[in-house]
Amino acid sequence: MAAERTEAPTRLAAETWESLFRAQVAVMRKLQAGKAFKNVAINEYDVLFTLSRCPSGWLRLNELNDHVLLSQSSLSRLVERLEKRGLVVRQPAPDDGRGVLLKLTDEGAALQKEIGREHVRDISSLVGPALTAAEQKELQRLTDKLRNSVGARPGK
Amino acid sequence: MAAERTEAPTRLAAETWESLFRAQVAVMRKLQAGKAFKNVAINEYDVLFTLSRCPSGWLRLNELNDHVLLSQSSLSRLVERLEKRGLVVRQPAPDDGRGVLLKLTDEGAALQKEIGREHVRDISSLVGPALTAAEQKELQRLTDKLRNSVGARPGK
DNA sequence: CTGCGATACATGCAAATGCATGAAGATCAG
DNA sequence: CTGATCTTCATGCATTTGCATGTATCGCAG
Repeated sequence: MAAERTEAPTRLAAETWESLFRAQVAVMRKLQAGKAFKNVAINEYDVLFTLSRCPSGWLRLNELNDHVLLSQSSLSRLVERLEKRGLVVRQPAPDDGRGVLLKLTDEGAALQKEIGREHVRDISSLVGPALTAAEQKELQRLTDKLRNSVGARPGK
Repeated sequence: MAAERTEAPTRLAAETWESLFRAQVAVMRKLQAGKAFKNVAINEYDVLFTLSRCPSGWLRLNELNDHVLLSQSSLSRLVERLEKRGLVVRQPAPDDGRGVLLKLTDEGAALQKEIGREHVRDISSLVGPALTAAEQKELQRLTDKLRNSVGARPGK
């Protein structure tokens, strides 16, 4: 019947998301327990990591916000804390008086590298044994595709 | 050189996790904005949902905790709030004096269904257009495999 | 049975988060 | 140029979260 043709895809999408979400929870739970995040919260590391990947070194606060699962106000205060700890520096954006640019300090970059190494080891020990190299590549392709599609969408 | 043979798999695992995590963030960001979560936080819904899937209806608090990305104390208080709102009921576990069993009330079950419908629609509109049915199935298979492997692991 | 360590859940308290709002700059129609 | 509106970031305040700890129960060695 007609209902089936519209129900089934919906159900499949929901189950797919459920699986993706649970896998993320399971992995994240293990990662958070690792000693890599003893002194730096996961969201804080995420900011340091994102800054470390930024070619120019400087990144707008609002661009950072797209990347991280945090409200704008929470990110504002998170960055404030990182600045107090001497891990990042703020600078008014030259071309936009409202904007704020962020950059890692040397200390922040060093800390990111150190935690990053530990973090990558933990990830590898979780993901490596779970999936073959080919499966990992395929998983990467699919999640990239999903993210691009969702990100590109106008959003509500 | 030898280094490459050990570096490459580590790098692949890290990139795979990165992609998975970012996709989760991107989708979650959209879902949270949906009106489905105007009155019930995502973690609260997750608890209601998990209870709704439980065959016996009753679930131990500690089992619930494995499923959700929350500390034990936070879950304890979250459940306390749900109970105050009349969405769940607590009961001492019959076979273990320390344990607490949880069950949805009729009102809780009804609310879960209502939010769930909305939620599933949102998911479908995000995931559906992003991946073909075959890709969704494959993504589901890979994330299930990852979760099973990670969950089965003794943990640190 | 007794005592010791482990497990399950609750609670005090400090820290982090989100919502609503505010302030300041940008953008644009007229 | 001017005023209305939007964007960007910061801040007050209530809620939520996590860590450390407390209490009660369980399981087990002796």
